[in-house]
Amino acid sequence: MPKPVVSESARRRRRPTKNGVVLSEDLIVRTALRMLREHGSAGLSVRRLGIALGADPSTLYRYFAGIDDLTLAIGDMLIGRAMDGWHGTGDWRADLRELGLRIHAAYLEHPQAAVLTASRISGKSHEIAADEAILGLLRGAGFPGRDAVRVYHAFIDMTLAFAALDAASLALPEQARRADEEMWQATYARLSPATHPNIAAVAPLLVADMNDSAYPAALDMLLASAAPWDCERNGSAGDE
Amino acid sequence: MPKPVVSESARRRRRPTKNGVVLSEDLIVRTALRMLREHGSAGLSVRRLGIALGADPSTLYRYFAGIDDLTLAIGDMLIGRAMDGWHGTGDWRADLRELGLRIHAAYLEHPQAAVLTASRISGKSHEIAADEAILGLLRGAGFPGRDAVRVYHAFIDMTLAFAALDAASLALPEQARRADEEMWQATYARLSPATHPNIAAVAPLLVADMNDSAYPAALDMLLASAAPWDCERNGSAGDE
DNA sequence: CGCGAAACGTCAATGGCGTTGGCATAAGGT
DNA sequence: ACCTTATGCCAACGCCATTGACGTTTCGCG
Repeated sequence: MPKPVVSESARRRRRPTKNGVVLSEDLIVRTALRMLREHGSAGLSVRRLGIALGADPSTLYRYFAGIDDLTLAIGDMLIGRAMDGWHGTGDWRADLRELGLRIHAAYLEHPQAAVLTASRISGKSHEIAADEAILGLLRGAGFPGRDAVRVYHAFIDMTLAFAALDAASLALPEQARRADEEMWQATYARLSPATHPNIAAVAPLLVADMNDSAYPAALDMLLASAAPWDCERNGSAGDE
Repeated sequence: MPKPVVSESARRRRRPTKNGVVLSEDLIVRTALRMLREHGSAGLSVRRLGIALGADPSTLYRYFAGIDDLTLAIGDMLIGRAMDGWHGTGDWRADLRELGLRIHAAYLEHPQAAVLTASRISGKSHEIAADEAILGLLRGAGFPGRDAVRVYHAFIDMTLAFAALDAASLALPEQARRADEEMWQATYARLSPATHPNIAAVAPLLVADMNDSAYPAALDMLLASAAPWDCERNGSAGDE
């Protein structure tokens, strides 16, 4: 292994690149985020990132073991931003709702990055902090451990799953995104009532609704059915 | 445009390749699915697909405008398989549950393909058939149009979102997948009760639960809070 | 203050990728 | 049997991630 990756904290010597830029993990991740926003989710490459930083592409392998490592670091930064400045109010349901919307929003702010990271588990500090906060809310509300874990699992996976799904359509190239948005108008709204009576019956509503995220509605439905008492209501059907 | 793509139905001349293989859209898509399963989601490339088919890579551009086109065709096949042979029973809640689990399962049967396609809207026939069926169940249950659309939207997006999320972890290279699964044991289960009291309190439950899909539980919670009467219960919080 | 080790940026190269334009040929309608 | 043209093949272009060797700068230590 000719290029061992040195952890950020152990890094001591900072040698500027040819162009005078002093590198750091944080600078690299922030630059990657900017490139993703500007050039789309396929626009991030080691070569381009190197150029944007004024450094040789191979230099980045001194900081990250590969592009996958870099991806995880980007994801951790997104979760960190979601949790930044959050405080509970004491109303667990409202707090969970707020937390979910924050995470969802933080990912959608960088859709191209979210696409790459939302379905990864990083195990880094910000992710852990979020999990601790969610479990704290549920256990504080009186959910027994088993049910707290069940609701936590459904909550966090649903939030990340919607973040990934919604980010994916936002991250499409402009042309493809428009095509997708107009699909409801162009295809679904034109189906005959004879062959597709149900779609035809609600076509205008579909056109109006389908281009917004369903996450808030789904989140509310999930929270509405969660209660620290009588959890057995859903308990019998908790696995495949 | 030197290579116009001819639609499958208009295709008339079938000239075998050097190796004697007769190509077709269907054969290409099925071969692509097999390659995805065998070589992982990064293992599908035009070149390899060409080799697997015994044809020159560039030949595929006679059938699909690009790799994106091929991706959409793969997705359509997956939805088709999910709906294949489905019949309603008359119990709308049970039927929706069954339908959701079927779609989820169909995608997870080809995780590497699901990763590429689950967040795309194809607007092709199988997708439309699924949407018609879901809306039919809800309207048949007595949901007024507005609420039918709201529940439909939450249901289908949640199902596809979970399919994409769960497929993503199944599609990771074996080594990375193991690392993710052991993350709960290796990282979360070792956190100190002093700094992370809530995670520590339920750590064994987390280790046991987090490697299964939360989709069935989340689906049940969503269905539990949906009812054709008194939909205003959740209605006030239906958008951001 | 200066020396030596090694951290870190750079260079060059490898093998893969999607995609394209030109070309040869065999298939099908006539 | 012929002619058109659909269709497969070839060669090439410009990307990509990653690696190994190399040179230079930096820092801890004496």
